[in-house]
Amino acid sequence: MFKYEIESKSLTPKDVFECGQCFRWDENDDGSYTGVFKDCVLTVKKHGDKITFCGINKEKDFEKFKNDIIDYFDLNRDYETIKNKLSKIDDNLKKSVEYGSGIRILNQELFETIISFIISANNNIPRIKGIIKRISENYGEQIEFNGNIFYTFPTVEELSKASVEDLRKLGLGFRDKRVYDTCQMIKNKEIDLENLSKLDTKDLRIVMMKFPGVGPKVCDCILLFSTLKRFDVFPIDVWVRRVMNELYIHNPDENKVSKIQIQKLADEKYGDLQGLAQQYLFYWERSLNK
DNA sequence: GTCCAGGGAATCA
DNA sequence: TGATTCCATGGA
Repeated sequence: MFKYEIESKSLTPKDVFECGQCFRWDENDDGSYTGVFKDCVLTVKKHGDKITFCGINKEKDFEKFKNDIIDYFDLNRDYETIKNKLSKIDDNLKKSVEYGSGIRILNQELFETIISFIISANNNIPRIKGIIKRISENYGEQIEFNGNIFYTFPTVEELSKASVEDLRKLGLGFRDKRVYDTCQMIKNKEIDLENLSKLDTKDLRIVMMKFPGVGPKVCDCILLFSTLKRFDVFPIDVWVRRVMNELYIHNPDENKVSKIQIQKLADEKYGDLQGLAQQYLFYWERSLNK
């Protein structure tokens, strides 16, 4: 087992793993979190300003393990400066940043993020987590950690072996065909995921939405939460619409607030940091409704 | 039984 | 273009 320790004021496991960006991390009794990313199993624990990462990877290579953690948690980015900038925009955003002060936007594997957010459509987070867990158990590879078996998220080659019926049995519902077709498109290099990172955000959105099941909202989540790492997008779901209406628009019927109106507000107020603003607001609004 | 969930696609006006 | 409807599933 490897152990890697850092000091950080701007990383709180609970905020990182429960702000809605990821679906593969579960809380332990002591408040730490255990999950799988790439080929690593990891337990993340915070004590004071110290963060301890304990885990293992398939190659049992510590240098790779360490570098994967630095990359996944985006540890070279200065979140204190970002939070200060956002807090100056207005008091509402300042409150949400204070509430979610330990959030970091993860660099998640692109294929896993695409599939995960296609599954997220008209779904709830506990059920999304269950589906992704079953997909990994059936099509991923085993890794043993602390005497327990964990499963990596499958590669394109592994998951594209699943038929629509196979996926339906795992509980995907109407999203089964969308996941199947998307896997085939990626496997056949109809869209080559390797070539996407050089595109600007506008062109990237056009390409990403060619995948079945990827509309504007799912697309923006993929761009924000994956290694594509675009902060100039603003995923609008029911929670974000609700919080934007409560804070700025004040329409008595939030269902009548248009996405165009919300997007315009986000562009004006948050600019190039709108993706981060969205995540602090989403996490904050959900906490108020629990 | 009804409503809702990190929506998208098909259909209709 | 813009608004409605349908889509599986499980928990509240």
